[in-house]
Amino acid sequence: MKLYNSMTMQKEEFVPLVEGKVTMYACGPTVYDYIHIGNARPIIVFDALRRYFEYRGYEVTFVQNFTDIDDKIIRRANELGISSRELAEKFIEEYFVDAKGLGVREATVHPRATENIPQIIELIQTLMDKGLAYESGGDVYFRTERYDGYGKLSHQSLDDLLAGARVDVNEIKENPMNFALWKKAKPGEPSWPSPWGEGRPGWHIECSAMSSRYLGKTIDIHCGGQDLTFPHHENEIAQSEGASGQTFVRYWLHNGYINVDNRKMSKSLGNFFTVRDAAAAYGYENIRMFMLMSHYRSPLNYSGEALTHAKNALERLKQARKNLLFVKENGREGEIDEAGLDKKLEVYRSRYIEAMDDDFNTADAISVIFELVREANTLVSSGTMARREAERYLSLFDELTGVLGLLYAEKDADTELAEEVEALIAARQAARKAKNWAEADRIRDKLKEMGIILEDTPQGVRWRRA
RNA sequence: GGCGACAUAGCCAAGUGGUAAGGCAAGGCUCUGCAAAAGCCUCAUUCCCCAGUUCAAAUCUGGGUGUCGCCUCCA
Repeated sequence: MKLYNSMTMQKEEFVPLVEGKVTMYACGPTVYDYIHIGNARPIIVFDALRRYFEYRGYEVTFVQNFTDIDDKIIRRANELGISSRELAEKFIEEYFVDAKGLGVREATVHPRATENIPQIIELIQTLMDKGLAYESGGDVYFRTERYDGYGKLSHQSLDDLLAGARVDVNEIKENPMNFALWKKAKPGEPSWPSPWGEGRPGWHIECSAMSSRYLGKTIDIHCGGQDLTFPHHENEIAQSEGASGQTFVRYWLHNGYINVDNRKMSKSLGNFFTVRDAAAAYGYENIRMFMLMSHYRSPLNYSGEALTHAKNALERLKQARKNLLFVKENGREGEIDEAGLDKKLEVYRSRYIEAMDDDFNTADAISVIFELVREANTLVSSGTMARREAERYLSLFDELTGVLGLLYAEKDADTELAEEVEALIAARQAARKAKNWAEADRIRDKLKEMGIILEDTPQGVRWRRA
């Protein structure tokens, strides 16, 4: 399995630190608002990557944090007249609503910055002891010029970074590129006691502290959006490696942006759409399909049209699954050539794995699923497919779509309507038998108004939601 | 100024040396009481442009053009 490592800027064979196990850390959201579509990309993509590792037999420990204390949270909480903690709690809950909707499994651990203050303070102290950090007026800063690997992830020298720096000149900092590890509390702000006085952690230090606490000093994979490469991930490396003297992360994975009209979707540009709103308009599972239909490192343009395409594509998969399910239950009895079918299905499986092994190419993998679907549909429509055959195709279909977490919203409460629908279908069948086409069509239209579409097949009448 | 990414059909999107996957949309046909679903057929002699390497290039090299991103909080 090959993965593109942002550190080396090339695809590398993935070899975990401990055989059979994978440790992954993903930078999670700052919980001051609903997540937007741009935030959803890494959440979906790396959830799918985690599932794929498990599919390939790895035991995965996946950590995703919540940044539950920072400037934006404090400001927002003040605007709303509630505490930072209340605000964070609310949006952590809302995060899980969206994540669940998107078919994203909970991480092994979801640590929060505010629950790791002792670990953060200890790490800062270690950096101070090593001369890599200094206290100044109640703040603590990291000395970037004392860590000679600074810039290795973003492939920039400290001088180059300085030359382009747009950071405000800060009297307190020894060097403009230095960044805060600990921020002195202003009046009324939430704070924690520390050797440097009351304050709160800077943003970058929490990930270093939590990654180390839950996954160890060296982890296999650290992932996140491309915009975190600098400064966030660069700073994490400086903190973690500066403190431990060991490699922090073995594979850095960064997903591409979601664009709107070819511009990066971001809060500052104001061109963002929340997952909540997009889901209301297009459905959660179609958002997931949309994300996985392209390669995770490519930029991806968000539009209603694109979401509709994804919805239609997913609809084809859903329909194919129903077709197979129907044949599995209603098809002809009889023996099939199991060995021959094994061989045929194995070709699809191996092509799928080959695509996924090549830097997690979900777009290519999905195209393999569509080819499987075409073959299955052809057999279904020929009317010769045996129950056992349908069962085998269905099993592989579920296996391959399951790895990507597609089609998860399928089994909803169709049963509520079922009785009423079945009764109307029976009435329509009677009308059809009597060749009372007007009445038959009237019932069909009535069902259509209820959002039910009928399909007359040689094996009987089937219905589905529109 | 430094660093980086991308450019493939009407749209989306794979493909990194061997003669253009897949999806959406569109048109035709088959099946059907009518539909729906499904299948079949059609839909890029060509991959931003120019030059080069090669038996062979969308893929490699050089040079252009265009778009975007990071260097400030951002997934």
